[in-house]
Amino acid sequence: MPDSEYEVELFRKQGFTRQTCSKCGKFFWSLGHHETCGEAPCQEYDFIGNSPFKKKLTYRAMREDFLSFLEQNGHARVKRYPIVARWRDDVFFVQASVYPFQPWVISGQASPPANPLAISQPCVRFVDVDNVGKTGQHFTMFEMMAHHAFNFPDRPIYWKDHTVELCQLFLTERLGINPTLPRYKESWWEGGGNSGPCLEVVFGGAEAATLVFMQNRELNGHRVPMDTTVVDTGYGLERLTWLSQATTSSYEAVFGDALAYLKRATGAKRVDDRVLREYSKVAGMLKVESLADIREIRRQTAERVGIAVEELVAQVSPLEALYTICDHARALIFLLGDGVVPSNAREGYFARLLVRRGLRALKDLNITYSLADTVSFMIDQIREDYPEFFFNKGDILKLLKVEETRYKETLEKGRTTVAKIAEERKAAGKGFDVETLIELYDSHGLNPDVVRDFTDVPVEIPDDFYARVAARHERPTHVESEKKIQISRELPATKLRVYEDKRKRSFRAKVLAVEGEAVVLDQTYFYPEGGGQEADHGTIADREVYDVQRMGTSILHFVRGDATSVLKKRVACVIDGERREALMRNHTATHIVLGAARKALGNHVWQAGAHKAPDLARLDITHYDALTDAEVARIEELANGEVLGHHQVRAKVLARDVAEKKFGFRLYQGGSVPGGELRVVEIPKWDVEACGGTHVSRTSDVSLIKILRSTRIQDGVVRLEYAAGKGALEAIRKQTEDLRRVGEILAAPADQIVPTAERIMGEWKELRKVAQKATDERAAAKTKQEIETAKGTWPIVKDEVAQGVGFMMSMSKATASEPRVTGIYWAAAPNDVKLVLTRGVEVPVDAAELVRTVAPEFRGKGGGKPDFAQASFPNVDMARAAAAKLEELIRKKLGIESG
RNA sequence: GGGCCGGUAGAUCAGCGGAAGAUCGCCUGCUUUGCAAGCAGGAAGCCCUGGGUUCAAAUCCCAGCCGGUCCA
Repeated sequence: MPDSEYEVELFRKQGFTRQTCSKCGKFFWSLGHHETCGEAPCQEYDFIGNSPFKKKLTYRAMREDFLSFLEQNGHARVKRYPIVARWRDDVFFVQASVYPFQPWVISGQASPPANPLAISQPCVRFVDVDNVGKTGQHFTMFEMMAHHAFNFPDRPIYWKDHTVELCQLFLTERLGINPTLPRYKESWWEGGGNSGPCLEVVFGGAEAATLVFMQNRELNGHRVPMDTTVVDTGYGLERLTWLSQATTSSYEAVFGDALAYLKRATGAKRVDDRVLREYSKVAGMLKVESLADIREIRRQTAERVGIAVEELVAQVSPLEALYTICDHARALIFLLGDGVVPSNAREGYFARLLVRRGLRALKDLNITYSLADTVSFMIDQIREDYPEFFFNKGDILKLLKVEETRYKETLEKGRTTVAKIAEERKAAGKGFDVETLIELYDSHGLNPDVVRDFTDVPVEIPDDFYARVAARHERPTHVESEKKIQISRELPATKLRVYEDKRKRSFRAKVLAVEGEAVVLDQTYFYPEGGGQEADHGTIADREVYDVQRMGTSILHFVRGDATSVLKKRVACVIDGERREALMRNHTATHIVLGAARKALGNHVWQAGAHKAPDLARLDITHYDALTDAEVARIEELANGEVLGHHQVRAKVLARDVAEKKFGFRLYQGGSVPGGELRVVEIPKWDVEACGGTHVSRTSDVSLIKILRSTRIQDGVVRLEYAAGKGALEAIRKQTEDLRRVGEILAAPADQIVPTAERIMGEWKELRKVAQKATDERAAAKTKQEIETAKGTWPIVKDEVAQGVGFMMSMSKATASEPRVTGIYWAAAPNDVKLVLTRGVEVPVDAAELVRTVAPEFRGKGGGKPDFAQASFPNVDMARAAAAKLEELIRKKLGIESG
């Protein structure tokens, strides 16, 4: 890239010079003269205890300063976006301030809420979660302050010159930094399929902001210029607050109040500021990637301060735990508050991770203090900036408590598991090996520290423990190939008119193209499958339409048989009205059920998926537990109340930014919706969603909603299955019919089915037991009698058992309880003849060996234990002969004359 | 979405090719009437479901369902 990419007007005007870092060789611009680029590791932090700013600002004040500065400079202040990126399907969370505008605004399809705009956007990143609390500067959740300008081809706003000017102005005039201090480092930015030059704003040894000029996008591996270029700035609110307060670590600046509260509650000892300051400096210089790196930080810090590493660790560890708790608690407020339900999959897992790490940090402090208390305190603290969390506090705390309980259960289970393994290890004279530790962590959620707490057997934890766990998960992830219709050529566009008249059931249209079974019309009232709603069926020119799919701008109607004969003709099209109406009822029912579930269960309920067929619909919702019967009943009751309410179901198309402003992000229940316009379906005071489906006009048109089933399909997600209208009636009729038949079978009147079923099941169990007992008794009696008949010191009983295999087993049991008796029994089974050879404890023969050698001689097979063996033979004659042979051999062995 | 671990008595789990076990809890009796008491006896199981292998499957293999856990 040419150097001129970076030479902005301000630099020329004010006399900035382009300099080279003597350490890393990178170029930077500054009014002052600097030896290095100013960023770690080329230069150490020099602001701690010595702020480059005139003003010492709190977190809140810094945010307000920034936003109001931009407002005064022609920017509109915009409300933050949720931290869960529901409008995107490529990421779970918002990780930077541009995320809310990708991809729809940047692609030019949707308008930004304002242009240019200023925002302080909460973000969350988990890549550095291990470093949080330890390095003085890493957070999982942070606010990225930014101003963005979207330069549409027909309406440019501003570009590099003004962006840099705003930055320098903010730093010098607002924050009062010496103009010669900031260095603007030349760099290149790439992310999310876009790229462009950028300037990193560095002073005090730290990077405080990045100014990105997004101008390219990736297309088939090539960089092409974008139609809309975007000014994408990022000012770290945490970082700026830290620079301003010049505290020993970023956490002290950001979490001041909460830390004071926690320090009081925990009675944490004061640590020498000098130690913490040096610690942060060293940490800032190093890339932290493993435990070894953390150890290196500690070693270097201890050396600088002149104390032993152990002493340093003892001093710093409790603080690190406090910092971690603050960070995780704050991140959890945003995750849970914005609708993430902790679970073992997807975004929910990150919430679980934070809860568990937070609880572990608390445990390290050895205090009986819950994470929920900390979260509760922080919610109150940020109430003025984030009232939404304050109003949703009950729900947030509930999710947290459920999750805390879960972890306690996991730990309790783990404790017994560890104890068991420890015993084995102890017996073997060994400690826990790495393989076992990995297994315990990966499969049972017990990290090595926890294992160490649970046992006194030595536990050796390697530095690369987590890397080794990761290695276990390294495996080629096979990509599920989506079954897509293969069409060789560009197809003409179809005008979709479903929304213009949802009552239309027959129309005429011209056939523009036929491709195999797919027919493309110039216009259609058929609903193509989408938004979880199945496609309409019907006929086109008397040919059955069995599926309708969207493909780019065209809509493909799949018909049975050959349709080439109607190509280019105007044809009659008819939609199956009954099917369509059933789908409409089920779709509206889905919105009603979602609203009902939210009312019954709480604000954490979001749609996690849905499918609407004509006879049955299902809705997956986020919830922390399986539903009780009472909860399902409550949802059903609320839903039907709304049906009876005879309320309007309104659908209208709005610009994306207008819709978001008016209804909020609850709109995105069905996941990401493409395009700049949204079709919004609203049931006033009940539910609003961006939705492309067909709906009835009033809730009462749904007639009736019957919930048929609820299952927990994964941790944190519950599936509801239900039917509406005729489908509901049909389902109820079927249930009634089944019940009637059960009553008939039980010969019980309708109101006596339950007690009768209970009685009959009880009786059946009883009878089964009595029968077994009777068999045992009769078999025992028979065996006893036969033993008496057999006589001798080593009585041998041989019997062809007519009463079957079960009876034979009972006889065998009775035989085995006589120490000197041997029994040979055989009985017919459905496909063969089974033989058993049993003996009392004193009889010196090996039953298994005998059977193994004898059986094959008579086309049989078998084996067993020394005192019990069994075999099978193809027929009774063979079994009989084998029994005779066995008897003979046993007699010989026991030294008895054959009788 | 993927990997790993698991599903056996009311609870916690053992057994891992040859006739279903332990501990706690429950019931009955005795002994004691001092807080997780002792002794004796007893009840309690579609060993998750469905296929397969085998003479024989709780046990091995495959599929599914359910739970746990780690990673994206």
